[in-house]
This record gives sequence, C-alpha cells and structure tokens, in this order.
Amino acid sequence: MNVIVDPELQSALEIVKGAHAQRKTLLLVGACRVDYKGRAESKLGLGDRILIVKEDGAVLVHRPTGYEPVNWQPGGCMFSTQLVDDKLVIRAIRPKPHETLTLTFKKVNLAAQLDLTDRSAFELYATEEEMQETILLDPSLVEPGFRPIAPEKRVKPGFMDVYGMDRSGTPVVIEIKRKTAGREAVLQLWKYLQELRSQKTANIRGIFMAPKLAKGAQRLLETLKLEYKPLSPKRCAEILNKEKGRKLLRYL
Amino acid sequence: MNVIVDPELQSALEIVKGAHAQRKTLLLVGACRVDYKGRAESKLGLGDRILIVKEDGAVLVHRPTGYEPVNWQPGGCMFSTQLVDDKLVIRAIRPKPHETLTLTFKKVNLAAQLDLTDRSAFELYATEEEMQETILLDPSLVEPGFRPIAPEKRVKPGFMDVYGMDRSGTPVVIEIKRKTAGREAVLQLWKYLQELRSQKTANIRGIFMAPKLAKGAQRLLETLKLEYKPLSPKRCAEILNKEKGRKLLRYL
DNA sequence: GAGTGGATTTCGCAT
DNA sequence: ATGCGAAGTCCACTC
Repeated sequence: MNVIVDPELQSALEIVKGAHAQRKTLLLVGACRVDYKGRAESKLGLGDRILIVKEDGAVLVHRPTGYEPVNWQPGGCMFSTQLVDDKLVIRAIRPKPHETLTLTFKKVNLAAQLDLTDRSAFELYATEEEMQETILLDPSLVEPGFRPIAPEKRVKPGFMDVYGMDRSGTPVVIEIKRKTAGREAVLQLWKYLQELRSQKTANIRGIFMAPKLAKGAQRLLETLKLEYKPLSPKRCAEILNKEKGRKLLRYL
Repeated sequence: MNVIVDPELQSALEIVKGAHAQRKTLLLVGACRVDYKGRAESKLGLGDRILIVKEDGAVLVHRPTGYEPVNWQPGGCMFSTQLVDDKLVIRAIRPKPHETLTLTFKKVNLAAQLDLTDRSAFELYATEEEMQETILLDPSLVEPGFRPIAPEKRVKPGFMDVYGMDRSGTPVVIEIKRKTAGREAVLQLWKYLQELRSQKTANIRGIFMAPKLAKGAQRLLETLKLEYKPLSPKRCAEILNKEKGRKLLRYL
C-alpha cells in the first residue's frame, strides 16, 4: 500500500501511474472537474470528490452525498494521465461504446495505491436451499393443497428438488431455480421425472419454480407438459424473515 | 481531513465515530466481512474492501473489481459502531425498508475522515437546445415528411419550439421538453397555438416532444387535441454524436 | 405515501 | 455478438 496525504500533483501523478502499471486499485481524493462524453454528455464543475479506479479498470467518481456515483465507467477502461497546466488530468477511455471520462484535479488531498486481496465468494440469499426451505414452510406457494413429502438432494450441482403430493394425491416433483431458468434446467427436471416414472407410477406431475422462465425454456416446458409456478428468492427471504422463529417442520 | 495509515482498531474506531458525529465522509480500507439482511440477505467472507460512508448516510462497500458496490445502503442510514472481540463492527441500519448492513473489520489499512465541499451543479446533456438541434438535423424524428421552417426562440424560460410543415403542408408547432412534461408544459403549447391560430390559419397542428408525459399532461393533451411524440435527450445525444461533422442546416 | 417509468443504468443469460 | 429482462436495482416524479 502506498498512501500520500496532501501530495504535490507530481507525487500524485506517480501514485496514479504506479497503480495503473501494477494493476492496483487507485484512490484519489481532491478537488476536480469531471467531464464525460459518450452515450450522453455531462459536466461537473470544481468540487471535492472521491475517485476510485479499480484493478479491472472500473472508474467511480463520488460526491459527498448519494448512493450513486456522479460519473463512472464500467470495467475495461484504458487510461492516460498527465500534468497539464498545473493540473492532474486523468482520462478514462472506454472502447465500446466509445466514451471518455476526464477528471481534472486542481488539488489532491489523498492519493493511495491499494493492494486489495479479496477472494471470497459473494452469496446472495435466498439461496435455492432457502427457497426449498420456504416451500417446505409454506407449501401453498406451490399450489393450494400441496403437501411436501421429502426434500431431495441435488441431482446435479446447482439444483434443488422437493417431492410431494397434490390435493388429489398425485405425486409432484418440484424443481427450483434461483434465477431465470433456461432450457437445460427444464431438461433436468424432465430427466428426473423420466427416471421416477420408470421406477414408479407414470402419473407424476413436474412443477418448475423460478423467478422467471427463459423463452426457450417455456416452449420446452409446454412441449414436455411440465408446469410452472413463479417463485423468487426475494419472496422467499421475505417469508423466511416473517416466519422466523417458527420451527421448520420436517416430513418423512 | 484526518487520515491514519495502518491504525489500531481503536484509532480507527475514533475516526469512524468522529466522522459520524461531524457528519463527514468516512473512508475505510481494510479486511472485513460483510453481512446484509433486509429485502434479501447476503454474506461475504473476509477480504479487502473499500468502505465509504457519506455525509448523508449512504454506504458503499467496494471490492477490488467491478463497477457496482458489492453491498450498499442508500442515504439516510443510522449507525452503530463498536469494538467486539478485537474486531471493528460497523452497523448501518436503514429504517424503511428495515435493513441492516454489517461490516466486521479484522484489520484496517487506511482510515480517513474527509471534509468534502462540493457545491457544483451536475449537468447532463443534451439540453433542450440540443434536442431542438437534433430535430432540425433529423426532422423525421417528428414524423415522416416533416420539414422544419424555423427554429423559434423560447416563449417562456425552459421551452424550445420548432415550426414546420407536415407532408401535406399543414403548419406544425413543436414543443420540446427535456424531461417528463407536466400539464403546464402542455398548456404552454396550447397558449402558443391559440395565438398563432388567431393570427393565421386555424389549421395548425401542435406536437409535443418529450421523453415522457405525465398522466395529467396526457389527459390535457388529448382534451386539447394535441399530439405527442416521444423524444429523449439521450437519443438526441446519440444522434448528435453520430451526425457530428455534418453541417447543421438552417432554414428560413 | 404508493405507484410508475427512466437510467450514461449494469449484469447476466439465452439466442 | 446481440438482445432481452432482472436488480436488494436507485431515483425522480405523478397521483
């Protein structure tokens, strides 16, 4: 890590160039103007802002208030930095669509090259597992009268299933997807159903639960005479939150 | 400004509390875990991140790559900070919807309280004037066969007009708004049309161009038998960019 | 205060 | 590569 407080622009320039060269995260705080030109155009006069240039070339310019950056660029930018007329000019160029974001620093209060190591996986809930829990908690999410019999282990990595019976006693296999499901997910359910049908009765329903179905997945689903019931991870998290404290009933 | 490099957690705590107390922007770089619970839930294991807490209580947690914050809170958060088990725990609580974002710092590499002054107005183009230019440049934006006759000066501050003729030779008055137009904007066009109709022929069309119409404005527009054609500044900026280099034809 | 639609949306997945 | 739809979307504005 390399931090300088109230650096001369020349020193700040070195920090900036060093960060770019080593593909490290750059942090710059100071008074600057910001100009953007590309899909749209914007201008922002002199003021104190925080500039972050990440390892992948993503650029963020933050004002002292607000969640959103006032200007930005997604990752993959190229950079050109130089001292011009006693000002530190940092130009971020995005190839496609062609855009340029220009920061002109009059004064730098804080310049830092950061060595950030971050290998952790980000997990957003509700997971498919929690979606499964949610269905066991409130089986009416599937349909009125649905009764879960057994939560199943994954058939293939990435899938979660629930077995149950509908109100008329017909076996039901449920496949859950955390996000928009594609054809392959529907095929998985189909394959699974086929296996069960060969082992047991042919009278089994298959219900696909996901926030959404891709177009091709929907066609396939109709062709295979499977059913679809929308269910989002968000909805599940809400229900789990609300029902928190209750015991999760397990069925055999 | 108050910056400490590689502070003890106790010193970092003081920086954090000081920043909150004085409503200053807080900058924290270090190894932390991040937990979010609210509309959804998320977990992020130990890793190096940048934390920004802004003057308005907006919270941003950034990993070393990517445009988007991995976790965040919009402005208006309350905070509780403390040392727990040799870790610096910062909790941001959002009242509505009720959400909590918890950062658990194991090590702080950089802690800063920033005094940022930023009073400049952010300007995003295209302006109404540029939207007008765009229509003169590509009259088909209004409708096929439209021919501009004269760009007009503003009738009232905030408005731009274009005069022209449609393909059948009927005079057309165009009113432009940079953003969603309300009733008063439609009334302006109406007033203007009335004036022209009293002076010249009664056979004049009025076309309103804006990214969107407010509901009330749309009702009024229908009542007054005016027309509406969507046009966004973004679209204009794109066209202006594309057609850049061409001469802007002026009509008398 | 709830609802609606735009965004320099970004991002991801299907086509 | 292109395009469509979701997002913990956020935000501004209408009702």
